[in-house]
Amino acid sequence: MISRIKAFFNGGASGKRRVVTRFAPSPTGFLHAGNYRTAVFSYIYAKQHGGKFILRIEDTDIARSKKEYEENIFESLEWLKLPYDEMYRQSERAPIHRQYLEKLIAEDKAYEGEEARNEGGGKVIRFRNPNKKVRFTDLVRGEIEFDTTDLGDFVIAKSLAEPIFHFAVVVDDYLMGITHIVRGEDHISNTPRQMLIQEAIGAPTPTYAHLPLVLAHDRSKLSKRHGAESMTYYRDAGYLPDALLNYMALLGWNPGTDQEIFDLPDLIKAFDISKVQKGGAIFNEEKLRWVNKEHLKRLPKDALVMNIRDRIAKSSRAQDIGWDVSFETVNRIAPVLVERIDTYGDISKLVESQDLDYYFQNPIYDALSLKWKDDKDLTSVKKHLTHVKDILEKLPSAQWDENGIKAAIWPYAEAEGRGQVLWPLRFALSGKDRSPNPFTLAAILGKPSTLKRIDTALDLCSHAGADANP
RNA sequence: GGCCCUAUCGUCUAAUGGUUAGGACAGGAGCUUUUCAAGCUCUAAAUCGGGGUUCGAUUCCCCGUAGGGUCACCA
Repeated sequence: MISRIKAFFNGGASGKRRVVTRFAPSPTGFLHAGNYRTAVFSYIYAKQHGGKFILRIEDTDIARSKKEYEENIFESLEWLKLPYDEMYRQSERAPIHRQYLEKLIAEDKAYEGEEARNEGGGKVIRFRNPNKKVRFTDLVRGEIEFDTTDLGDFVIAKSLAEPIFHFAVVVDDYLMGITHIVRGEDHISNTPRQMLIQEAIGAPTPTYAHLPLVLAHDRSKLSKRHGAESMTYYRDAGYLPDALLNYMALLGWNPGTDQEIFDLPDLIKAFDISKVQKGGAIFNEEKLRWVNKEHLKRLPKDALVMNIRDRIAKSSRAQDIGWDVSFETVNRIAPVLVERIDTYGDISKLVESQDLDYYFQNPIYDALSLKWKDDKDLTSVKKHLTHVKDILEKLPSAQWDENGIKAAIWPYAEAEGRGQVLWPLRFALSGKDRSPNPFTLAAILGKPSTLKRIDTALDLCSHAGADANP
């Protein structure tokens, strides 16, 4: 029976074995950057060797495993575009584990211990430790040796039906034909006892690659309880999956060149597990933001516009006021927006701080804000706006773009003082102390709106002038 | 505490016996057609300590020190 199962999973006994890696998270918490980085390296290693990548949900601890966490793992991997070739749920494999358990007991390599440590628990199954030295060559760390004597006869199952981690992992890795185990450094001290079990069930020892840990700011291990956000958090914060992939690949590895921006095919080509760092690395969101912006800049325009449009349209401000967030409008403002954001989440911030209002509605402001620096009154504002309006009215529609508008106004602004002319114009269009330049704004707004906003400013000036008697 | 792992700017890292110890993010200064943003230029910032080996150590060895991981009927 056991050999039949084995043959099925291995595809028979052939010489060269195809590389098979696995990602084996336990559904006891959401998927975070530490888990994800392991998955990425494991996936890339498999794919660059033409191999297979398996997802195995390690849910043998029924008390702590939660369906919602399992969902979170699937959801995250899907968003991150990390496809697995096969998926298993460890809890569903208990009958298989039982056979190996029985076999070990029959061979006296394991035994039912009489004493239970916790109250209420029955007998447990312990491994008969041969007490020897084990050695393995880790792909990132080199030779590692352990003396297993201090492990004692460790527990491998609570009962025949309930194997625990070490045992289930070894049996599953064996049956699934895992050739390379890429996992976190926190598993390094689990390796010797798993190697002992491998030997007992007649399984070959796979090649190990223990990755350095992803660290929180205090240099301790990143975990769901300490310093880590879920990967879905980054999705909701408006990060690009490709940026996460890129950034995480750079945490603990580098190509040895100055290249920092990669896509998946690049990584599969360039990645070299032997160049993986040995020390842990702190997860730095600032750098992630930068990587994200670089990816944002490389995005196809339509995809970018669509995503930005969604962000704006679903904001409460856009909905409350009833902005018309059309593809055409967003298409025009996307270039200026992308310069001002690192993530799509920043769009939401811009909306909330009302820095996008002027693209969708007429600005409201105080007339005196139109004044440039220490101008005494609005006389020069009126003069310049009137003149600029005149220039723009005469500008043919065909030339109504950023360069055309600038070319038309620039000589006048040069002659009269740039700030004197440009500040009132920009303010008339945006109603904000800070905004893109007036040429860009006018181009985005279009001729009718631009002229209308200048008229409004001029009106405001007249009224303010009347009120402003000393 | 036992066992194991690690150690270059604040952070991510390059340089494996010979470099002015390089790059990136973040920081500072400046430039660029009004503000903001972007961009560009410049700048500050590191080999944990002590012994060896060597003509010469970031690099090799040893000892410290520091940090981390792990020591479950969790994974």
